[in-house]
Formats: sequence, C-alpha cells, structure tokens
Amino acid sequence: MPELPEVETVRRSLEPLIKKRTICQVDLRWSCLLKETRLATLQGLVGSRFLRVRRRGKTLLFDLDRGQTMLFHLKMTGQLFLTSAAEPIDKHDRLILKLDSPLELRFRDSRKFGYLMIFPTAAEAKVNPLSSLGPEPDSVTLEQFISLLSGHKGKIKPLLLRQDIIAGIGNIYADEILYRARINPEKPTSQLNRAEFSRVYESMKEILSRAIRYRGTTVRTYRDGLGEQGDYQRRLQVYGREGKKCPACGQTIERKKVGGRSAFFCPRCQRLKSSSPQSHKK
DNA sequence: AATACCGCCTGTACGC
DNA sequence: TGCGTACAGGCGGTAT
Ligand SMILES: [Zn+2]
Repeated sequence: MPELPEVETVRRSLEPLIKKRTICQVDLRWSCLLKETRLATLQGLVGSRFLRVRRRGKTLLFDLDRGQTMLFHLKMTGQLFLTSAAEPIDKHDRLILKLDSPLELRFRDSRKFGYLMIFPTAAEAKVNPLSSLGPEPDSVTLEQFISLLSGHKGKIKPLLLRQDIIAGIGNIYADEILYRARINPEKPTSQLNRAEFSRVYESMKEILSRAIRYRGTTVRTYRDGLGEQGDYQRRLQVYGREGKKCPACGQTIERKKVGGRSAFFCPRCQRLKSSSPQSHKK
C-alpha cells in the first residue's frame, strides 16, 4: 500500500483509538514477520501501553510506555488496522494484538514483504531502516532540496524514489509529482535548471499534502487504520492511465520502464528535449 | 555512482 | 475452466 500519504493516513486514523490502550495478548501467525527481533521480545510487550504513533518515511512507529518502539513496514500489501475481535481472521493476517478494548490491532499482508521490528525507543537513531532515511518532504526547504538532488548523475525519477535522499515518495507520487512539474521521468538530474528544481519541489509539497487530504490512494489493497479506502485514486493525472488522455493537453499517456519501475507520463507535457516549450498548466 | 536485473511472495487480470 | 504471462504502493543484493 504504502507511500507517505497512505502511511500518514493510517497513522492519523489509528492514533486516537490506540493511544493509552494496553496490549493484552499477542498472536503472531507468521513468524517471519519479525525482523531482527526475537519472539520473546514481542511476547514481552504484553502489558505495555501505546504512548503515540509516529511516521518516518514509509514506516509506522508505535512508542510504548516501557521504552520500546514497534516499527512496521507495510511494503506493497501490508495493512495495519483496528477491528472487532469478532471479525473473522483472514488467512493473510500475520499478527493480532489484542487490546484492553473491544478492538484489536491486526497486521495483514498477502505478499509477506512487510515486517515488524522492536527496539528501544532510545536506540532509534541507530536502527537499520531509519538511520539511512533522508529528510521528510515537508521539512525540506528549496535550497536543501536542490543540494540533496543536484550532484547526482542519474535520471530524476529514480532519484525521487530513493529513500536515503528524501523519505516517503513511491512510484505513484513520483509520477504525479513529475507530471505536475512537467519534467520527463528520464531527464538527467544534472540537466535540471533552478526553475525546474523549483517546480519539482513545489509539486512534491502540493501533491503529497493533497494526497494526505484525500486520505491516500487505493489502487488495490490499501486501507487506512479503520479499513477505509482512500480517495486520491480518482485524482491521479497519469499513474495507471496509460492509453488515456492527458488532462492538460489531450495527448495519450505513455508507460515506460524507468529504473525498473513503470513510469507513466505525458510525452507532450513532459518532453525530454524541450523543443517548443508547452505552457498550459495553471 | 549508476544501472540493470533478480529475488522476495502472492494475488489478480488478461489472452488464448 | 484452465493455463501461461505480465504486473503490482517496496526494497535489498549483486554484477557490470
Ligand atoms: Zn499533456
């Protein structure tokens, strides 16, 4: 499911209901869910209370009152949600945490890419996936943005997908950001001028905050912490729209592999070589 | 430093 | 209905 807007939506939907709840029982239904974490550590969480829920990049962090943090990565199909204990257990439910309430927290993941790590909250800065993350998009200034990106030789889209440069952008939003900025996904980063960097920067801020406002994008399996679908899929301009018309110019949207991932773009609005600059977007 | 490709694992859509 | 193929919100590893 998860790019920054989806994970943030899960965080916001879970936090008010899970805060101050106590873990009463742990039911791990697929042992490989644990990454660099012993089963006893998970079982030892019984009796701990949730203090807060945070997000860093695409990971969700649950701080507990005994100084530990649970880190979930949802990868492609992970879902983390609160539900009634009466709800039938799905074959893809990998973990169930029973709480001191009628609700329980479940982690469901058909593809088994997602994982859970538990570590002391104080050790967070040293922990694997977190220590290598770049800054959050909403905390980056234009000057920082330019210095983070420039100096790299590769194509712009794969760079936007790198979590160690900026944390949280995935395949859907990279395409939407570049479309809004009118930059071809294969454009060499070194060829972007300041105005173009600025457009990518502003588009990143705008697209991500808009996607959060619409509670994320449900293409397939994404649900928020209460099982609700997102709304942003209806507002996608290029992602998943190969063969359809560009909303701005009517040109047919194309798909091409860039950095091993499908990239959707408008070949007219996002020209690789700027022969005749198209100005159409307001 | 960057790219290409494979693997992880499962479900779904689609062509025949 | 069945079968094969392509593809999927991510990311780590390896060889080039
Ligand atoms: Zn266009």
